[in-house]
Amino acid sequence: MAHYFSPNTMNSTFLETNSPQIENPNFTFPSLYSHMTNQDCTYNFQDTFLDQDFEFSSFLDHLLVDYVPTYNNSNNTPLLEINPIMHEISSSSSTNSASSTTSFYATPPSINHLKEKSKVGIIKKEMIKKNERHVIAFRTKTQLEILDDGYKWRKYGKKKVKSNTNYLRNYYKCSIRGCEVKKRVERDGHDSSYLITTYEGKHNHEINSSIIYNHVEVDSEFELNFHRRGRKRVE
DNA sequence: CGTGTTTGACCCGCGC
DNA sequence: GCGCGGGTCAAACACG
Repeated sequence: MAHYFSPNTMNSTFLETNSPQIENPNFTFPSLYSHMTNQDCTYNFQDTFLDQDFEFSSFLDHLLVDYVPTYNNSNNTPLLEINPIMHEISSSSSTNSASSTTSFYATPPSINHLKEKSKVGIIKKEMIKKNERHVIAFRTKTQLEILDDGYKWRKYGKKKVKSNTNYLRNYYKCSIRGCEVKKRVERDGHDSSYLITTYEGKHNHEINSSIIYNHVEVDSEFELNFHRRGRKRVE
């Protein structure tokens, strides 16, 4: 798996992908799929799709593990180093009669390991915070405004932010009751051909599309959230 | 009527 | 302590 340096993303932690959705409308965009039973905080990037046409190998070529800006203490010059939070990438693929599932596992180092590194200025404290909160971002080359990542989301806000005056930032929550995962979606202000999707949190349930495709009964634990509704108009 | 989105108000953490 | 910027709330709105 090749690693690339991507100057446009120097300020953030991104997994960078080219969306194959335009060619393959059945493709489910890989998303942060981090099950609560994964005590080791392994991230599992999973795509699930019924269509078998998609070639996993070609996708791997487009999945870039980005670099993060790290700084030399003495002269503040950036050092180039592979994102230490995502430093172990492996993949696996399984196929059954109903669907094909490909998973990416990115195992972050322990918090203590990160803190040790932060003492010598290799990792910024902000990154440790994000790692503890399970924050990760995708930067995706696509003209689509909504990427199907297999989960059901409820939009709860949008905002013009100062850091990106060209496009609005959209806020979503996972629609499953009791699941607190959020995501933010905005178009890259520096290069509008890219969409930036930031996930925060770990889902405490299976991916929605898996539930549907595998015909697993959705019991009360995974019951669809019925969130607050708008009230009736007050005259 | 049920469900999802819009949008201005509100909240809150952080830097000064 | 205060103001700014970004995140969230929730009534109103939209639409099938």
